[in-house]
Amino acid sequence: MAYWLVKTDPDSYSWDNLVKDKKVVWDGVRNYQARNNLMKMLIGDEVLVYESQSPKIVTGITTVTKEYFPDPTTEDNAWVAVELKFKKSFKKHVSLEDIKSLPELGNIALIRQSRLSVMPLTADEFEIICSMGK
DNA sequence: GCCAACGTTGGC
DNA sequence: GCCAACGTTGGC
Repeated sequence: MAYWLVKTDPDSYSWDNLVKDKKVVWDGVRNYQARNNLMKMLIGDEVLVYESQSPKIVTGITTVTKEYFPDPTTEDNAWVAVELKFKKSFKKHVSLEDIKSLPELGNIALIRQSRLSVMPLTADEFEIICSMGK
């Protein structure tokens, strides 16, 4: 079981949308590094969702329900999508500030590589963020 | 709204 | 194949 974090721009697709939809095809990724991460996701992996803009927060947890397939939003088969299912909303959203304040999380790509939209987390990093979010 | 960081494109 | 120019992302 692996752990991931994906970023979304709430103007285009927000956590609230996902809570209503229950499932979403995570498409539109146009960055090779991010795509390579999508391709490594396996069914059952847990994926945190982060909203950029303001406020910048991790909102909850999803699980992978479909492994990668061609991105339906483009004919270019270089790009792939996965399907994610709602699992849980955090009682307390975890802000970027909270994450930055913890030395244990100083290495995650969210901080080191702010433009990457799909990134791996270690089990420890995942657990720390979940324990802050409850 | 600005700008730094980064990825991509295209001329050489 | 290098690198300058450009576009985009995302934090502030």
